[in-house]
Amino acid sequence: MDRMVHIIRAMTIGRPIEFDPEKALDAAVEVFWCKGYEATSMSDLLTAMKLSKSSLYQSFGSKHQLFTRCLTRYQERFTSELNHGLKEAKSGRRFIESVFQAVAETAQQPEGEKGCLVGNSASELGQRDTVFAKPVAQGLRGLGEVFKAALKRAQTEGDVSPHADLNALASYLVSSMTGLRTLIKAGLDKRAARSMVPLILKAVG
Amino acid sequence: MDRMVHIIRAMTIGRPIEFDPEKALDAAVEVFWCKGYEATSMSDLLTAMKLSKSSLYQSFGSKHQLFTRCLTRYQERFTSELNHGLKEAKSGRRFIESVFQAVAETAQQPEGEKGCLVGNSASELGQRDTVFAKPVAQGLRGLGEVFKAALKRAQTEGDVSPHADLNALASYLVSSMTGLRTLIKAGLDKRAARSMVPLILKAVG
DNA sequence: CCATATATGGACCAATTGGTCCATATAGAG
DNA sequence: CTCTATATGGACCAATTGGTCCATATATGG
Repeated sequence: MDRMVHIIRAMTIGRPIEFDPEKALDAAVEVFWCKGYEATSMSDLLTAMKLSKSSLYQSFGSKHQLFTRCLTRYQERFTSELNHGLKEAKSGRRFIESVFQAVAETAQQPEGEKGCLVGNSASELGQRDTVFAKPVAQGLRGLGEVFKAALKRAQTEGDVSPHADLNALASYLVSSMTGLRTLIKAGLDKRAARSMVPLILKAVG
Repeated sequence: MDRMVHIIRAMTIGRPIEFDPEKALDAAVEVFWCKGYEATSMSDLLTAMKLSKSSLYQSFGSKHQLFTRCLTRYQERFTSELNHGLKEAKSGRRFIESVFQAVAETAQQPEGEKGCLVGNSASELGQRDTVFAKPVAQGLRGLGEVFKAALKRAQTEGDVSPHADLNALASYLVSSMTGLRTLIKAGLDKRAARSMVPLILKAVG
């Protein structure tokens, strides 16, 4: 039998998968998001993803690989949602404001306790492991790009100076977002969180 | 023998300690700072602190307790250093600026990779464990108080509006610090880090 | 119905985890 | 020198870690 045919057949025949890989991945995202990389055990993942060890290792390779897939999945979801929000927004500036306001509202709520998976991972893993560093950096860059797009739009709408350094501003917003979500994760109260939003926005113009 | 006398004697006689507890604690701080709580094993600590398991458990109780002591020690060092810097500074505003500038300079340097132990812990442990939440919150509060003092001084010096909400501003600066250090930990380049400082300062006035 | 090829459950693994315990070392007080 | 009280080294521990492997289940193509 021809090798190519063999490979194609190999993907179609055999016992079919019994779980939804996307759902399973989402469950894994949730666990890593809540507990962080190190504190999450394979046993935690097995329970949350509701599949057997064999299936997990067969489908996702290792904890390491699963985590990086979770990171990119989280980031894709996150940024696509933001991009959608930007399209719908009345103005670039208003979009940025609303994003931070929405985050501030998560203070003292279950959702707020989780922080941001990308930010959490940046903090936990830093650049210690190059394999992790790449998707983390990519996640931060992705968020920065959304902000940059919003800033560009705000620039055309006259809310941001045409001389502003958009890259610096975008990084600043990513940093502000990371900081705010970290403080909220640590228990910052809602009043304080809300009061920070206008201060953060000052730099935008 | 009287119980009180017994207790007092118990502190003075017996085989004397062979290591410097402060040095050992500093070594532990360093490890937790670099690796985070979960990723640090007792074995890592034993090596870094250069003492036997018995001595470690005898003197510090458990990983848990050791960590909280490290957190408070780190925070005390950190804030006392900052307070000293504030005293020496030409102005409150200049002090704040210099703190952020100094942090920006750690970008792409070994020191920058570590981030901030308090911020790292806030991100890693959140409020999951109440025992950890307290010292973490205390660490963040301590940093906020330093900033608040600087802002108060800046207010008397005319650099900050007398109507400004100093608590909100202080929280904002803590958040900005946390965010900046996290991005630096994730590998932000020095140029970008530097360019963020004036943006952060805009909110101060 | 049989062959093929994958999915799954669960036994199994060495290594490591945080932590305990005991025998021994070693100082000061009397 | 002896007694007391602490320090230390290291054996030991159960539990958990991430990961492998194999026997079995189950679908499709022929």
